[in-house]
Amino acid sequence: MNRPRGRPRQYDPDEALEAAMQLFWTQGLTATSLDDLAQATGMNRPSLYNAFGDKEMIYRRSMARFAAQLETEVGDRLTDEPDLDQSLRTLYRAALDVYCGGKPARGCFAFCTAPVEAVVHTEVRRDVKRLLGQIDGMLTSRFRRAQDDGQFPASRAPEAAAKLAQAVLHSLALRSRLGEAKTSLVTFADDAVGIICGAT
Amino acid sequence: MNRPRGRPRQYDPDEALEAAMQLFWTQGLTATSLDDLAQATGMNRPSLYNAFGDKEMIYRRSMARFAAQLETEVGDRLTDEPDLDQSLRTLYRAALDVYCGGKPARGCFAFCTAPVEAVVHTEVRRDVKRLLGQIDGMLTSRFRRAQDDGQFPASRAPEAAAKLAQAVLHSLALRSRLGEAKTSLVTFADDAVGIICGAT
DNA sequence: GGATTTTTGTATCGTTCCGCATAAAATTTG
DNA sequence: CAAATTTTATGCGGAACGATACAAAAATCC
Repeated sequence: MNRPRGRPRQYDPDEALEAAMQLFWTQGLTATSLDDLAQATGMNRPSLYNAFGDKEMIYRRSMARFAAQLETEVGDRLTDEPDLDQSLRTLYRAALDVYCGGKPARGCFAFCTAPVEAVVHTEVRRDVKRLLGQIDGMLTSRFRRAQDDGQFPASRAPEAAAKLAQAVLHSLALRSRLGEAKTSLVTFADDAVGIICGAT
Repeated sequence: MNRPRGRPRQYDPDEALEAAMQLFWTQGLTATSLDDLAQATGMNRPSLYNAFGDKEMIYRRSMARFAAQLETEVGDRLTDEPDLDQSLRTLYRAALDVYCGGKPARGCFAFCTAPVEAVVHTEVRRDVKRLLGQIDGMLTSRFRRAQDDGQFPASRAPEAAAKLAQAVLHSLALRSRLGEAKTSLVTFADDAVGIICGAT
């Protein structure tokens, strides 16, 4: 048969992890209890343990889910759009859609809530660090490609521009979590692109 | 007499708040217990309540202490140094001294640990937002002054440059808390200043 | 239908948490 | 020395916490 051996699950692991992620995203690791998670996912605590491990593992899986989405989002915007400026602008807009998507806006899971845990929990730190490295790499490649296309001065270091471009992402994450209006953040992002890519 | 009426305090409020701040800075609000605070400050819980209020108030006072130091640090660097580039560079170096000052480095109290609480605790959000606004203002004035001195092109918006300059601060805070080497962060900051202030 | 396997539901264990209540200690005032 | 005042010290009480133990339930396999 196709179905596995024992009693069938009553939950969808993907939906459950999504619900857990939403909760961690809003409250952070320590402020979210297993009861909260059980209620949000519709599972009971033993099922949570069986499915995802202990609380910290649920948190790490939640962040991995978030990071994967953010990473593909960033990557797609950078590769699909041929114009450098435009690719960065749509990238920031896409990020802001995520960051400002809730009521209230919760900013970035990885940049706003995970850093607190990063000092004590070494694995969380590694996870966030890996994400930053990935984004650095993707942005660097994008600036290199723009240099080849003559859209970005060859005199500038692509690595430096990439880090500055990610700094804007960090700032958008923070400011959106603090409740700044999305419209004001969009203009900030557009202005930043102008400066980074070499306006007069 | 000079001394107040009853039994004299056995703790120094300033030292106690400093110890509490160090703890919150490392662990965040929720992961820090009143027992932790009592042990770190040398006070017992009733004295903590009497002196600073409940846990959230201790946290807010701790962050106010941190924010005041950061704010004067930023302000001093911007006003003392006449050259725009140099003022930003020393500003970032001073921030990195704070962010990387512990073992392990803990980044920024306000930018790395407070944002988690900002969604649920409205007062914390207001506190962080006020700090960001202050820094925005100081940086904007600095760019305006640089325009008057002919060090910054009049064609560029000082507000946009200020937000981008603060974005670098946010990124330095995050990356230092994740354990990135201080030397690499210094070069990132220097490169960013070059781009923001208009290198070729 | 019985054995096996996996999930579910309930209940509980020991710990930790925050906040406060109460009494002892230390100082000034009269 | 006695009264008044403020801080310290101990401890408690109810709630919430993370994690697990255990039996009932629901499916497949033989």
